[in-house]
Amino acid sequence: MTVKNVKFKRLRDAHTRETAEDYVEMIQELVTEQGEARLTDLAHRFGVTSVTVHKILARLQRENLIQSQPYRAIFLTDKGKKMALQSRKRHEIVYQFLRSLGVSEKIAHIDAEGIEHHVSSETLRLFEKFTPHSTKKKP
Amino acid sequence: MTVKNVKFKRLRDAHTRETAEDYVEMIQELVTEQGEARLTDLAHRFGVTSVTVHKILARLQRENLIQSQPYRAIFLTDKGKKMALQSRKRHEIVYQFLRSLGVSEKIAHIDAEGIEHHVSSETLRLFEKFTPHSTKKKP
DNA sequence: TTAGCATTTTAGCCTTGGCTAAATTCTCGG
DNA sequence: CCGAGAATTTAGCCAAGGCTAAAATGCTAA
Repeated sequence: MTVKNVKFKRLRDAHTRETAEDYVEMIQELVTEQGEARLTDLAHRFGVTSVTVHKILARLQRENLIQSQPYRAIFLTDKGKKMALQSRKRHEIVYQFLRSLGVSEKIAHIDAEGIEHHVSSETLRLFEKFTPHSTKKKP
Repeated sequence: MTVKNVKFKRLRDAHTRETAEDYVEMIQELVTEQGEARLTDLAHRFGVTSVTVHKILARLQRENLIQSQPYRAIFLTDKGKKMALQSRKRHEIVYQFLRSLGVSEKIAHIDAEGIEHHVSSETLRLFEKFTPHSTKKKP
């Protein structure tokens, strides 16, 4: 590998960034829903063991995205909140765009989760542009 | 984790399947371009070391996707060719769809690579449906 | 209050996909 | 034909994200 490939180095971190985004998004969701996010809730939602969640949370804390005391609930730091907000926005844009194409709710949810980490801001803007947004909420 | 979560087990393999798809796609491309795919070419294209490629190729061979003799070029098995074809198709559909939205060539290439592994067949069909295909090739 | 269940943490294992260093094999020009 | 440089392979390291088993802690109902 020559110096030219420094730009590719980021690719390696892509997966861990996705994990971080998924987790902060879910933590925010849980905090909104139930006031706090517990490790066990995360394990259930992601379908992995609590041990796996524990290790990922250790990394997120190391990266200053979450904050928590031993045996206590998990909360987002400001940095974590910022990431969660951006993530949720992207997710929502992708989801609504897919829905507007006619993708079913269930599949749109699944695909949006997969796609959201891989759309550039250019593409995202175009997704938004081509999503007819209803001015009314459903009754 | 209860029995209920067996269905989630597949998610864990998602990343390795993506890698496999990227590699068979690239190998097919190289074979088309130059008659054979060499380990070094793959390393250059993916921006990783030859050692990394070597390990990934060992796995792909274990999974019967590629076939090669030591120190020799790499070729796809029938199974590998099938996967490469499907991958390329999906890639092309996503790419053309993004282009039709107005995404620039460069970004469409990057985003298509990220997105292609995460679109269901339902979404893919709708991408196709909403891509106006030109009946003429460029002159 | 405390016993027992639930939750969290720790220890230790695995695979994937990164890396460097070094050994091996191939290939081509002289 | 052979030696040097290129390509490939092997050995050994690391982090991430999976797992089970078991220990530590928290919490609640009797």
